[in-house]
Amino acid sequence: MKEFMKAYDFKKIEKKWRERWLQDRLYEPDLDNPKKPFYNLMMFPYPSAEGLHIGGVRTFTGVDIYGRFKRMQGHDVFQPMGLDGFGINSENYAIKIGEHPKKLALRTEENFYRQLHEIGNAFAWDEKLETYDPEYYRWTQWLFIQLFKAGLAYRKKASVNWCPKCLTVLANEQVIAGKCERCGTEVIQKELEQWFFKITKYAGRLLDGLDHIDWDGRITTAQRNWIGKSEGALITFPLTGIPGQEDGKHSVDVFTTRPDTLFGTTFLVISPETAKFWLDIGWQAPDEVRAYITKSLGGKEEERLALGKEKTGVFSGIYAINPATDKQIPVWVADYVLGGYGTGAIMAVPAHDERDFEFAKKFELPIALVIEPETGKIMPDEQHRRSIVAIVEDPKHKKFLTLNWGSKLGGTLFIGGGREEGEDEVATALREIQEETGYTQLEFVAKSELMHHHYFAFSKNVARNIEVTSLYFRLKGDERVEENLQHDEKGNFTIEWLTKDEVLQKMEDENHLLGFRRLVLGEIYSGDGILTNSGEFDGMSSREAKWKITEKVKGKQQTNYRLRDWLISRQRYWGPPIPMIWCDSCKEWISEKEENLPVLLPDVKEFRPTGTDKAPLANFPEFYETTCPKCGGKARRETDVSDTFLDSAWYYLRYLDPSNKKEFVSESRARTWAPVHSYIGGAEHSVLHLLYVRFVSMALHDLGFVDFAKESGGEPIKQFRAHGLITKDGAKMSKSRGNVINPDDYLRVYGADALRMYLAFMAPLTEGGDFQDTGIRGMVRFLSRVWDFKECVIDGESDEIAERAIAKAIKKVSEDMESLQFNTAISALMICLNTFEEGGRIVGKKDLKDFLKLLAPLAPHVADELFEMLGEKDSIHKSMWPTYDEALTHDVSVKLVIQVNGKMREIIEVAATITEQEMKERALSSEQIKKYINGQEPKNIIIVGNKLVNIVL
RNA sequence: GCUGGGGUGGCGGAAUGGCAGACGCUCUAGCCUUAGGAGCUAGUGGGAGAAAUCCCGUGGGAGUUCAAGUCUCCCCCCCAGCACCA
Repeated sequence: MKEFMKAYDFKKIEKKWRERWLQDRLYEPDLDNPKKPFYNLMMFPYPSAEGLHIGGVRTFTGVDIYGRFKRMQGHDVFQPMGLDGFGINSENYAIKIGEHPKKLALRTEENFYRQLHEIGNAFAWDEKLETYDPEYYRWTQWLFIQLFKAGLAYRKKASVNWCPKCLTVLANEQVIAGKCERCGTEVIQKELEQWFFKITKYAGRLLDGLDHIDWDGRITTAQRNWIGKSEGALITFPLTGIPGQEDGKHSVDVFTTRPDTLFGTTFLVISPETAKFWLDIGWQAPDEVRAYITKSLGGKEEERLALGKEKTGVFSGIYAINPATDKQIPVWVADYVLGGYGTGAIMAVPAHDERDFEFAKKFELPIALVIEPETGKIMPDEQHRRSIVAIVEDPKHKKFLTLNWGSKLGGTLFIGGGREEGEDEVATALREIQEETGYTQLEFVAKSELMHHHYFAFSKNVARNIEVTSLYFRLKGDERVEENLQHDEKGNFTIEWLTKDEVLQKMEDENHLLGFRRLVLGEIYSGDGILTNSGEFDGMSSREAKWKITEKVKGKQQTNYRLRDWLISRQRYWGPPIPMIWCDSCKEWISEKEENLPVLLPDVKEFRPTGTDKAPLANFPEFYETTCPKCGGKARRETDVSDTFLDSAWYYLRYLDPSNKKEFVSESRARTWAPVHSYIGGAEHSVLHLLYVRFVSMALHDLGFVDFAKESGGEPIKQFRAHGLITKDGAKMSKSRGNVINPDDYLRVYGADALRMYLAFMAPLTEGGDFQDTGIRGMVRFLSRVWDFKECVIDGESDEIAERAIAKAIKKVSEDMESLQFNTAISALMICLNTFEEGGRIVGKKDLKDFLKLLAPLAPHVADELFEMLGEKDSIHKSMWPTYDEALTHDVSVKLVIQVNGKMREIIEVAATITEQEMKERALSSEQIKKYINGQEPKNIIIVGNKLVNIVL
């Protein structure tokens, strides 16, 4: 990288101030007695060997800018930093370079802390922590034990995700589209006994809590999706035809969100997992059924769930009784039904569920229609009335008539049809309308342009003076619809002209014609509607029928969640050993005594994963051989370690008191500082870390270990914002692309202040941006101009223009800092400096100092240096954020925009105090405007504030 | 497919319904300089014109409004999350 102009020696200055800040302990708040605590948290990085990523630098400095702003507003800002050093990422790299993870960690730690120091952030270094420090993970283990004692940690054998490359099990949250979140390898299913956290117990609270916290919408949406709440019913189907079993002795429960379609249930489907369970308890299934079960359970999850895969299944030989119809229906086994959700069995309603329909078609199972779509309904609000208002279906002929009308102008007019050759008919209709109405601007839109709809359309651009308020006509001349439609003696289309009310009436009348063309076409209707073929429930709406039918068949209302329990154990080395002990005599799992924590991770040579379902520690008897904490007999330690996401699920609490040997957190500090006021990090953690951290906090809250955020049930973080992604030349940075930015290079050449400014200027923090070398030079220029400007100030007062410029800047920067819009804050500073530098401006020292204060969060080193050069003794970061006089933010003279018919025609400079009357006069007397008015009498003159006059002719 | 978030110059991005493109980068011309990879000045959405000035422009189509990047409806495209969850 080339050297670049610089007005000052940033290397010297930046070093000087960083040292002084540390020496003065400027960024260490009083954790016990803060006046206005503000916990400014950023996601701690995992220390990769490559060092800090430029995206990390941007986020950290962005958070720092916000924190420095808050500090100058009088808050006691706590901004700690640490390293999330445990985990597979670090371990894999250690394996790759053949170095022990612990040794590697110490090396990368040093490099990371150096870089974090050099970006000039106001970190509270006294409270730094590393998750691999035994003093830290002792409490991670302690946390595990508390959850175990509370029944929130348990062991079970289950089909779990296994990454064949990372050689460990994974939590559901770590499987992205069937692939390992870390390495992208396809995940397979293994039947293993593992440790789980009962996060599902908190599903409802995790969902409801989202309404009480101020979090980025992307995250709350992702979490809502992930938790996946469904409200439905549990319905019991008695079974018949089981060999050797009395009819009705056994039954199967299904979960459905559509009990209103129960009358349409023509078969049941159970998952292979459920079928396997039945086999295990003695079901004598036919051979082909056994074969199918074995086959589908052996396959990869990915293959089984592949979209578009043809459905497979087999008839079980068993029947069930539909409790609504009392009819006997077959029970099938098919792998499109998931074992892990609901009851592992479904009621199939082929007429109203796409998957069931597909299955029924393939195996020729009966289909019963029980829901009629509610069509022809007029949408209530005025805006909707102006576009499409109805799609009316013709039951017998699979036709749509789509109606549309709008305002007095008529809007868009649609005409129904259902086949390509109908275009001729439309053309005829078009011609007729043109003849009848004289509208020549009717536009024909071909069917192919209306991808998803089986209708043709015109848009009508009619003249404004037409009085017709609505149009209605029908397509004629198609023998398939002939019988329902009138036509004239020539057999052509008849066009009926109706008022809006008449159209409404007609549509009401036609509702009885609505039907089910979709079934025949291979489409099904899965929405809500009106019940039919459902006995006493006919004519009822779906919504109403749902619970009435559930009640009738003695079903039970139930809420299901898609969220699964958090699989916490990992068959790896570089993590906290799970502090559990299996005692052969007691025949149970017992937690390690708390006074024996931490269970130290031994320094073993062979730390690589074994590739079996046993962790590396299982090869070290000196580790796992122990005594039972209960009976004192011989016992065996758990050799798995816990998921790295457990380490990060509570670190914000440990920061408050990282050297506490008695408690995992000081309770009083937690009450003072939590919930975290502001948290900023990556959106990629939306259903990983950010869900776990909430769960753990809620559990700690319920167990009485922390005592904050009672009103939200223990939500740990008030505000969360996700930062954007930085690209280089439009592409994601990656080693393989060779477009990775190393922050060190830029720190060396341009300095921390310029780099910080540039990263902040790129885009709002919550959005991404593209890193450009040239962009950073703009920041160097700007800072150099600020540097040089110190020579230009006087001891006295600024002139009025300069005074107004700084007042405006203070206002704008204050607002933008709060909303993390650092890009526009910097822009406001540039505008202010541009004004200061104008020829003839007089700028007082005081105003330059205020300017430096605005700059201080962004470029903390040079701001402090200049502040000192202007005679200040104390650091600028201890000073109070400047205030401004609102009156000064308004200009004395303003630019008045004069429009004619909404088009800008002239701008004149007027006094800000101008009255409406004067504005009108000035506008009408302008020579330029007179040209446009051309002697006409204005119909209307619109005046907006003191900035705009619009003359309407 | 579902749920969010987007689509504005050559680029990053600005715009409480009221001058679209702030601020910066890039580029062009000129100045300064032994030199320029520094700095300074001016210009930089497209089209027409010698110029004043005019026309067109915020993914596409309609609508509301005196006035739409902004509000409403339909469509297209991109990004993220979920995805056979009954």
